Amino acid sequence: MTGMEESFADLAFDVFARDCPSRPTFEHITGRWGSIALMALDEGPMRFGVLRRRVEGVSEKMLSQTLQALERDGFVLRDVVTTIPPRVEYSLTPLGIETARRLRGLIDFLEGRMPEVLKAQEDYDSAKDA
Amino acid sequence: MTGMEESFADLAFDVFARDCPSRPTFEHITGRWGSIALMALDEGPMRFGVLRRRVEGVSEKMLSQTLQALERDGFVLRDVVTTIPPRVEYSLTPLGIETARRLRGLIDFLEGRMPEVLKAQEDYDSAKDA
DNA sequence: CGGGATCCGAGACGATACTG
DNA sequence: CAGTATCGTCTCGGATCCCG
Repeated sequence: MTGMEESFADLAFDVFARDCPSRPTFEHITGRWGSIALMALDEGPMRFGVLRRRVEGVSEKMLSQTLQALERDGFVLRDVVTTIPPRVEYSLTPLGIETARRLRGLIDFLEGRMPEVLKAQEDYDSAKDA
Repeated sequence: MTGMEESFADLAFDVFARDCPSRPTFEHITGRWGSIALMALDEGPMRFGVLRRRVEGVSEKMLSQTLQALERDGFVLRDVVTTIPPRVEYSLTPLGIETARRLRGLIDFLEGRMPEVLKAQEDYDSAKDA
């Protein structure tokens, strides 16, 4: 069954592999701005400017880049109305919605454990000073 | 109840806030090497060299940095045996184990959807060429 | 208003050499 | 073996200007 094993290995993505194609996509949704953009759009469709104000601290350039990556991966829809001034509405695809939900689960879990994390950091730092 | 609301806001971490203290930690566990290191250590305790070979493509420096960050945050334990040559075993804390499990859920989900993502990327790229 | 183009600094990252 | 130190490269990300 060597043939089957090989074809299965082709279909199953190996996170540990240097060139696993899921790595870039994973970085898009967990990255500095990608994750927050997904969280924001999970609240509902939003125009660029509103999204920009919702995601504190992001520059126009980075938000634009982030949204393009998420759109290319199929997580985000971009709806353009070519008026003057232009309107561009962003929303989540079904895939984007489910991804955002799972991401929120991870984030909520982490935030619930943050007191524990902050305590660990204190211990680590004070142990290092000594 | 203004006082209560404010103190609650202090305890509840706001992902959208520029200075949310959970952001750095989130990046440690979802980052390029952090996520893979957690996946690897979820398979069991491991020595530095073994871990390095398991996480394909990581340099000694980056693995060392990554593990230090994860240890400081309380996800990873570092057990040193000062012999010659030295032995250093890394393992997950209970917090690290639960985090790794949830991370694996997200990654498995994403990998299951990768065909969909790859398709979206093709469509996006071919639409752009035209 | 929603970006694209450009420039620049800061930090990530890898390769190599060295130490306990 | 398990790092640390140093260096050079390269990408990320912000600031600014511009255009439809």
